[in-house]
Amino acid sequence: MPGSPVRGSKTGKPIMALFDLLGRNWSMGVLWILCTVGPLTFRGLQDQCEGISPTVLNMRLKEMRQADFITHTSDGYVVTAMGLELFAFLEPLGYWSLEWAEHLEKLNKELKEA
Amino acid sequence: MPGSPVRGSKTGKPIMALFDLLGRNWSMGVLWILCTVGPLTFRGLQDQCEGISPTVLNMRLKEMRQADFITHTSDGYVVTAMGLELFAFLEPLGYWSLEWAEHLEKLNKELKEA
DNA sequence: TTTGATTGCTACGTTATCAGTAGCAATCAT
DNA sequence: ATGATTGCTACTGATAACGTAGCAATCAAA
Repeated sequence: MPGSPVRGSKTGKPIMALFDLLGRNWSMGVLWILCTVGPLTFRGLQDQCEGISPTVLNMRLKEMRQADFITHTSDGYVVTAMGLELFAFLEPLGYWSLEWAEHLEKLNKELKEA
Repeated sequence: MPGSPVRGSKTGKPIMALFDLLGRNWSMGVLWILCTVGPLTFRGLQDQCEGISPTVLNMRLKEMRQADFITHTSDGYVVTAMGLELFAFLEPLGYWSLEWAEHLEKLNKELKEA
């Protein structure tokens, strides 16, 4: 959490706290799925995150609830207003990642030819 | 790398490959520091990332060089054009994380009072 | 020319995190 | 009562990260 020392950064700078939180396995994936697929139950999330262990999913959910990115309603797990704001920054990465993948492919092809 | 299965996602979707890469300890932190501070040597990066182990730093550097986000020049480690493009998406999070931190503080205060 | 400083790492033992499977208590609809 | 669903917890490996030590290469003075 921001303000207090986090894994990786003892300064407690919010941006590093955010990176620490998002920089954990499945953090951004869970947020992405909840935003693109919609409200999901615990098991629904498990299915979408192919291969995630319930232990880790539960940890990520707890952390992201503390961060007020998601919450638990009768519909299942849902993103909060804050979570949506965050997603707005990540969402453009969806398209950009395609360009990045193409760029890498081109790079690797050139490397083979050389 | 996109196209091939990654930790956490067997589909090989670029966005999940990207999240997998960024969702490792210090990935985004290193990119952030290189973009905000400037070119840095290995040891310079170590100092900025207080407490990072050289083992992990070296792994992240290797991964991000393969992803063509950073490269190694005579000035030290530098972000590439691709890395800068990625940073452009992350950069606004710097200010937003401050608002998020405030929001959380307010939430916790309310929780105490209740 | 050896001394010292800097740079880019690797090795290694310990600790933390994650994966993968099993299963349990609570709720709800048959 | 039975079965299905939901939200987990427990447990056992495997993987990743931490933290310290140190080494080979480069450069710059003494």
